[in-house]
Amino acid sequence: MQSYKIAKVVLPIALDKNFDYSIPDNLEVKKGDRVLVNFGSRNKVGIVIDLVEHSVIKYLKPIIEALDSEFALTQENIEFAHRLSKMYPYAEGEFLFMMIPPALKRVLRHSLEQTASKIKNSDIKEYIPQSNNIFIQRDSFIDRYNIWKKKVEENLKIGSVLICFPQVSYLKEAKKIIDKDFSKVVRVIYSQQKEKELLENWQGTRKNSLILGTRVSLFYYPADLNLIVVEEENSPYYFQEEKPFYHLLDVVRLLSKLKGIDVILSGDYPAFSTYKLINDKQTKIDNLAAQKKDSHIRVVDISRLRQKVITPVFQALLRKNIQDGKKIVVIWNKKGFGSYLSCLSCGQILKCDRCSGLLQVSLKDDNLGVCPYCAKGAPIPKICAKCNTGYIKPFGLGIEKIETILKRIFPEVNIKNWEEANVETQVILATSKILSSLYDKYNYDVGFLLDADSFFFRGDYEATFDAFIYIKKLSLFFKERFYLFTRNPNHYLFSKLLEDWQNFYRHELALRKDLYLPPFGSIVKIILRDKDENKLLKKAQDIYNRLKVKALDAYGPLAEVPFKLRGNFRYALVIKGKDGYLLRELLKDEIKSLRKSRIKVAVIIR
DNA sequence: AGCACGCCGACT
DNA sequence: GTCGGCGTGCTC
Repeated sequence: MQSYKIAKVVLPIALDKNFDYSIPDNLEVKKGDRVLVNFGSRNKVGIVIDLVEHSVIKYLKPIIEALDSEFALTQENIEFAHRLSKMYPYAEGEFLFMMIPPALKRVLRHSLEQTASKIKNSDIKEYIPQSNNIFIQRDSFIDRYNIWKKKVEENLKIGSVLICFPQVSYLKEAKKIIDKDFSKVVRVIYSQQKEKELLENWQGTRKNSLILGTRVSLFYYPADLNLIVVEEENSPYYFQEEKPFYHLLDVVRLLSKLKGIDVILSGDYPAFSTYKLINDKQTKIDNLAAQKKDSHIRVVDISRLRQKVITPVFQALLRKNIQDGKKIVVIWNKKGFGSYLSCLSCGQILKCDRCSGLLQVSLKDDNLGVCPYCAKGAPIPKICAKCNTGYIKPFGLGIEKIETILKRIFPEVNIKNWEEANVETQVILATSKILSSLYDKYNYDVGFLLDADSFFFRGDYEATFDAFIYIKKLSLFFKERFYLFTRNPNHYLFSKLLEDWQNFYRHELALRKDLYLPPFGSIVKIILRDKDENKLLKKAQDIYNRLKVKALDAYGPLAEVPFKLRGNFRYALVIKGKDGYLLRELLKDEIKSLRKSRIKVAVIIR
């Protein structure tokens, strides 16, 4: 009956290669099946990606066991993984193993109920190779959700729907709302779930399901997936820097083309790559309700003032709004980054023992120092351990210090930081963390952004775009006024913030086209990290030289910020290219050779 | 990715 | 003398 005697098997290892195994007569093996094989000195679970009659390898090991075929992947999964491996420098096998729950990377026999809906290749519809992409632009989640809810309902009648969220906390908040509207069980998929829980949810979403998930959920898509919704599609959380690195939007576009299914992108302002597609008429836009300008934004020039942050103009505006009984939020984005703990006598500054971060006083506990990069806490010693005489005191302008200063200027006013604020609080002090609170929007009258220039110090080409999105998101919190304090009032960001939002995007688009910056050209940043600083620098220089030999437009090695993170030193290399595809091809070789060395790598592709 | 093999430096 | 770091090569 079975004419194929040899199976091509991929294994969960970083190898761009598959291995041939013979199929014993008593085993039935299909494409996409999990099989147990011996590889090197140990047994591993592999996935069959093809069945053939002959092999160039002389002595083949036999497949030991065919594992539960209800967990089989489809031909389409195999094709998807294949295309992903063309797009990113990772092997087909690595992507295939991202499509099954981690529990299934090990042998897992008969321990599960047989309830998983069995999917056969024949279940996959013949799709018309066409998909509609639309960007739905509204200010709040609720407004957007009310628009695409109907589409979700319609598509659930014919198959599954996946809704992607940037973070688990956001997903959970949204689930409360979605649960009420749908009689169907809503399943969630994200990587921080317990192995067993993820496996159950994966099993429960093989057919006819409504799935809410983070970026990983896309790889676990069911065969009958009919619609993908990406909520808050401009979120930086959709990019994964650690291997295998990918951008969710790229993977969504690939899958929607492969399956011929529709995509709804949902957000307040589009990601830049999405705007390019809108501009090229490849993605539609629904922005009927979003044509308003943010006429409540006020740009305040503080370039000529001697005071750095607590300027007289800020004090005057704050006083007036307090007197008018307004609900106010003051945003100082340098959570901790502006302050440090130092010895009064010898001047020693407390640093994180694993990062180049300076310890900050914890918002929750005055006796605790916290690293701004790795969040590791350590008790603050009362007496300096170095000189044994001086006292350790906080210096600089953290959000805590601003709170102290404002309380001194306005002793009669209820001023609290974001974490401790309640209904009676009139002036709330916050960092950019407030952006992750979903429901508190629109409850404040007036906002003050004390440093609207913090993005400019980054100096990369995306800094202005990120600043634009950041300020626009913040501006949604305030009904009446949003004051931005800047020392660069003539920067085009500030004039464009007051105009129709598309003016800013068009301006950026023209700028990037001239300079061959993404999405017109491509930029790749490779961040290398290792515990041995000298070895790392040497390695980074080696790679730089190799890139130069390949005639690539490379820069570096540059010290990455923070230079030291969780015990590792970090150097970055930046490569520019007009042809993104070619750049990725060349990068593939480099990433592969980097794997051999023990140096860890993160890659950012734009 | 693991793991074995093999080469060179520095230590009880 | 040996232990061990790490560069290289292989796994059907």
